[in-house]
Amino acid sequence: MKVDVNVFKALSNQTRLDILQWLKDPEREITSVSCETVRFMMDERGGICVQDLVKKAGLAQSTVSSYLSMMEKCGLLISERHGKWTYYRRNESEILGLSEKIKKEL
Amino acid sequence: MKVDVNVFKALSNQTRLDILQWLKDPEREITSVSCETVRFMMDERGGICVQDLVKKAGLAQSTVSSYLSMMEKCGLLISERHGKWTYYRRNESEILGLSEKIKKEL
DNA sequence: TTGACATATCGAAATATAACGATATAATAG
DNA sequence: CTATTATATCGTTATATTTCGATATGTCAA
Repeated sequence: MKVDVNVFKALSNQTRLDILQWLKDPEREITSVSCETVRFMMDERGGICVQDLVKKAGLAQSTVSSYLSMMEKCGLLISERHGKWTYYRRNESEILGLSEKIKKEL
Repeated sequence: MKVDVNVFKALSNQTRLDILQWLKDPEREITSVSCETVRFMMDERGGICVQDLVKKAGLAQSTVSSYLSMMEKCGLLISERHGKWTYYRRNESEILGLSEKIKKEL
């Protein structure tokens, strides 16, 4: 399988790169009530809701939402909706796969 | 060390991604006299001159030249000038390093 | 030194991305 | 059902990238 340019497009923006980092350790990076909620709701998978990422990023809600959707579309993130909230978390296997692809095919 | 967004910017373009692929096996991809020259001159390191990449890419010389310079600046390529020609080749250790960085830090 | 060729750089026009506010959609609480 | 809250989508404007042609720089051969 060829390396997909869209993954690199998603990664070619500092905020989106930051989001990926923040999602690595949500408990450290995000300190809000909804983080508690998510830990309960998503069975320790560590997702973060859009609001929390909006606060952290300091950009408009619409901007962050479309960033997240774009990162999900190219496989970097996984989203799960629970009631009003959409929780986003890293797609670790996809990220590891990217590392492998770069080593083998780039 | 943090992951640098500029490497992803360099990779977020299909032509630049292609160039990286072509440079993987110059003898297969590029069939021109200057390829012979480079093999002799660069001691089997397999660089390709700008002209050959211009032909292959089908874009203006100025476009390809600036792509190459950009990819060199962010560490993906190495250039070496021999007379009139500038030969570009992959910076394999940097590319491997990127793969590692993604696995560990992204 | 001059001419020819390879590459690099510059300036401009077309296209894409970034980012916003407004609005639409979805879900819950009352 | 309605108001409220969370997220997604749309339309717009500012900025960045793409790509070109023209030109500058560097190198070699005559």
